Amino acid sequence: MTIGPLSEKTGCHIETIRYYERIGIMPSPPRTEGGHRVYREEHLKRLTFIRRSRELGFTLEEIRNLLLLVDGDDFTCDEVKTMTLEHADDVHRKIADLKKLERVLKDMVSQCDRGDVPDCPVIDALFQTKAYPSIATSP
Amino acid sequence: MTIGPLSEKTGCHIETIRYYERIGIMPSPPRTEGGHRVYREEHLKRLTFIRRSRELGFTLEEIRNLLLLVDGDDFTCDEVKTMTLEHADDVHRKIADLKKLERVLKDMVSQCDRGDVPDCPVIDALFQTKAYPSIATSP
DNA sequence: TATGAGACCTGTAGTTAGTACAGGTTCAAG
DNA sequence: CTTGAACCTGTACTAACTACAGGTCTCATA
Repeated sequence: MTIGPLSEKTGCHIETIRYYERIGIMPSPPRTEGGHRVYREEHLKRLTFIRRSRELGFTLEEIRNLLLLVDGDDFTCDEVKTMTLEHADDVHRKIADLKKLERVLKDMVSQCDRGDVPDCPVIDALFQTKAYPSIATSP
Repeated sequence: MTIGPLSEKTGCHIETIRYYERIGIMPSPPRTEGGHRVYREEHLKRLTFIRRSRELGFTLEEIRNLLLLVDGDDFTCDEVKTMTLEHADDVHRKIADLKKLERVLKDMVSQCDRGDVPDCPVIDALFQTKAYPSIATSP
């Protein structure tokens, strides 16, 4: 299987696959005489794993660690569980932050029902230093 | 006021202020003989606006547009309202996505209560292509 | 066997919103 | 006048890719 089919099967862009190889989370596959990459089932499995983990919001660094565990195949379920729980906590915090944010935005908007008056409560609010409790914007 | 005090008052790193100047969302302030930047009240207001908008998750591009409206001072409340609502929608979608994510992560974890068995349901799940409905991970 | 389209290759630069230096200059207090 | 803090410019780095440019390989068809 060349890189094109692998890309199709995983939904991962060709450039991204090459990128993953460059940063070392995908192994360098064997090549044809002419230098084209040739992949096998194991590559498909690994890329699926990476892709799926990315979808679940794991960083490449976290995935690198997960793969170390998998590759070492002496990992314990506990280690993986811990990582996943930490990640779930992150997600939880992010949700909380975004909810606060949504609240503030909606509050601001709810103040402006004056049509096309040039005096805008949203803009006014943005010029205020501390109109609302400060919000930690997660990356 | 030099850049240090401005930084303290706004909570914006010095480097970030210079960065904002470089990309043109803060104006180049006058300088001392020796080249140090000298700011006035108007700069403080503008930077506060930028900072506050960032906290609310507006991108610099969106802030650039907000500032165009403010600078033109012929903006209508409606334009601002529209932008803010669009942004609020974004935030809303992001929350929905993250909630799905959290659910999947928790589900995965809930399957693994087997202590330190090397066979891990989380890892298994990650190797599955479509174990769960696909999730749009927002940036 | 020749050919040509399409798939592939490498390498570099750009994206966002900053942060982190190195190495040099200026300012202000004593 | 000295000295240490604050400031300056310029460059490189971060994450996780994406988007080329310019060249090469493959393989089905004529």
